[in-house]
Amino acid sequence: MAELKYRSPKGVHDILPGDNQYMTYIKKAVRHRARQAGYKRIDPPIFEERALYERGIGEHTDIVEKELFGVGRKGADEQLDYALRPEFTAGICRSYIQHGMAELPQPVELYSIGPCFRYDRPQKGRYRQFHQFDFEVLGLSDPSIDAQLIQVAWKILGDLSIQDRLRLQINNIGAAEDRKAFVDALREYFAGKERNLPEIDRKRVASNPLRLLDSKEEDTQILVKMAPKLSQFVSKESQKYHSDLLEYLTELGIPFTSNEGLVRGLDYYNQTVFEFWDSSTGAQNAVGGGGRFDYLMEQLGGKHTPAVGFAMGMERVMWHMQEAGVEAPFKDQVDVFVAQLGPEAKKKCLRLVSDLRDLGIHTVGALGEASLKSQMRLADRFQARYCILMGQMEVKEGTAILRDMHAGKQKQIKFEKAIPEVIKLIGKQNLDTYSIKDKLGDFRDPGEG
RNA sequence: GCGAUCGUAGCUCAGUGGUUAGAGCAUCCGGUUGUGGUCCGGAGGGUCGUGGGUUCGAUCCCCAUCGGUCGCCCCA
Repeated sequence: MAELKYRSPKGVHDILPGDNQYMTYIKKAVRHRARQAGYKRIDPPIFEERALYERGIGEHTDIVEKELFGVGRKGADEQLDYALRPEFTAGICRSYIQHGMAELPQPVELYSIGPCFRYDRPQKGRYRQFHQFDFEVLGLSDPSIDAQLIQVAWKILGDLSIQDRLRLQINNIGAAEDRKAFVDALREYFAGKERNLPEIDRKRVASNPLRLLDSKEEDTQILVKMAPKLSQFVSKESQKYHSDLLEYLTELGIPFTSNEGLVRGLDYYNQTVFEFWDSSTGAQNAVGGGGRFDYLMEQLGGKHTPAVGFAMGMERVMWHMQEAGVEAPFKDQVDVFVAQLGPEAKKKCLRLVSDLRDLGIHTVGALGEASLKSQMRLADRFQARYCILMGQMEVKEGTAILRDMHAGKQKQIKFEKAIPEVIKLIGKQNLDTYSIKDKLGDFRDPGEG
């Protein structure tokens, strides 16, 4: 580390091959579940006008106030100020409006996977660049939609074998007016009691009273017990909406904890809010969460469009998988290692390696000048299943040596037989073949690009 | 943004106010003529995070800074 000239910036990390195994596994599960449920992929840009995030997420949220990652410059040819996306929802909604998706059959179901950025002090599970996957159902409001959305998240967690490590926390924060009335009431309630509050919570009375509900301070919790309850402000309709949702979740077999104190930090939520918390500690250590945001579209200049969505942090999901000892499948194993000696052999092997690869055999070759011993050591380190050796003699005789590394046995065969022999050993069904043409031929839906 | 803690080879870590800073693992090369995983031998690799200060002298003491880790805030 000593005299490194460059290193990755604070809070951002290389995703090395080991972790990438998990990341691709997670992405695969996400895409699979998305396809099953009819979600289409959308990739909003990685940066947008700063104002979009400010308006969309809320100007008094932490994300906007201190975590937006600014880019570009306000200047001569660019009048606009940009920021890296801190999450997906604002960008996806902007896209929905911009491309007139209101004209598509509703609801429009979209998902996305990719990096997000927040300028924050890094710590466990919190990085300046991190990855989310995100699902949104735009254009319809119904408790059954919320339940289905949550189910998608739940199924993905199941695919990744971490369902039992997480617990769904769920709440209903009512319509925007209900919430506002409640916030006012909370402020009023705490107005005379500030002196009994710890420093942090005193500030929250002014900035974000809802936060007081899940404060970790004991003094605050005592006061909260006597404070007005959100449920007193939530309309009958909202209560019905919520009880329906809970029924549906039960019907779907998704365990949950009703959490009256659950309030999400982003301004745009109304009605349903939920998060997946660590079930062992029970602490608010969310791997993901979401909720309903029926008024965001119009705030961004679109027409009224009810919507619901969730996002999960891939690094946090990965952390849980690793903690739980879940292994990400490993498909990068080396089938054949090609070792060679002498210029003639090298030439033949060059071609051989290429042919093996085209046939779907994971092949690595040492085409340098290293000794056979070194090459075999390499083969061993790659944990290659088979080894093909070619030297001057084999070239002259038109043969090759095929060695089974596990068994430690080898035999001399005709050069032309090398490839068919290897395929027989590996098994046709295990070949890693992929043809873009074939895949295109399978497409049933010409609408998807 | 606040607080705490750490920073010695690729990794995990020893070590000392004073001549050429160590180990294990890893890497590379060998162990008779063209063969692996064990074993044996050897080699490469660190200006002890960076900058300043104290000192005759600092990797070890002090300050700052950068970075890691963890908590708070907040969230993914």
